[in-house]
Amino acid sequence: MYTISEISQLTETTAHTIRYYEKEGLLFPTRTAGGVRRYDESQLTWLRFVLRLRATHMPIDQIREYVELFLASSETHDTSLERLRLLEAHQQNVRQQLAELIRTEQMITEKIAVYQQLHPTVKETI
Amino acid sequence: MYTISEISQLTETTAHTIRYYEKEGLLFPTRTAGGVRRYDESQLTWLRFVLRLRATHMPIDQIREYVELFLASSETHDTSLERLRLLEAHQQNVRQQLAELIRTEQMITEKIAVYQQLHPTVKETI
DNA sequence: CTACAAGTTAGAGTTGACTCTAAGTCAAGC
DNA sequence: GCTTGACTTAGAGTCAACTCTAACTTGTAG
Repeated sequence: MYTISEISQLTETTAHTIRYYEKEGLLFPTRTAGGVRRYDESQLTWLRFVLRLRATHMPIDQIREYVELFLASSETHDTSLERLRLLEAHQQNVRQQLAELIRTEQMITEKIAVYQQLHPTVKETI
Repeated sequence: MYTISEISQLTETTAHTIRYYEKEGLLFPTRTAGGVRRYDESQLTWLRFVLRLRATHMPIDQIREYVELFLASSETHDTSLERLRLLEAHQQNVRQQLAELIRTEQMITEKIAVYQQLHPTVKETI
């Protein structure tokens, strides 16, 4: 069981942000008798996944929706298909970002080549 | 020579945003006698480049810096090396985003595979 | 016990990038 | 000349995602 500062270091995220994610309904650590947050391995793994989704620009609202579906799932009402749909939607999104990045990387590389012809040999200056 | 609504359509960007970019020092169209903006091919090409940089999360401040270096360049003071450095920095950035997207794409694909095992055949329902 | 570092809260503030509004001015067809 | 739709401006408003503050409480090492 980790404290917030431990999780904060392990994920390179501020404690402020981690509390904010909890307020937004993305995390739900247990608490000590005194009310101090404690995180287990599964919450750490989940936070790491959330950070991945955020790094690829999935909005917090959509992540919350995924969480809510997960929590709402039961024997009488299975939400895994809806969660699958959310993941597929984000996957599409990620692929579009990839396409845009690849095109832009090429464009920048071309422009850099033009500049480098102007400065043929910027060699190591000691 | 294009009007603002024409380049707005050509680039799928609102006229609001195009004026905002001008206010931020990224664009400088000519004006008619009456003060109406007119854009030539070079400004259109440049706007398209700017939109690429934005789509890959280059901050407006940095794009402005690039513009300012370009405008400041003269025979006595060549700024092309500094511009090259800015481009290289963003290229690094784009490559990091690419790496993150690729990793995340894989993660999502794996998770999707798990969900699809739960729903082996969601076949066409009519 | 006590000191004090680390944790807690509600809520305010910040940042970057738009996005919109209102009150006008310009331009093109009739 | 007149109408009407597109254009102009300064500046206010919005939004997502943090980021910080202040006043207070908890946990732990000595």
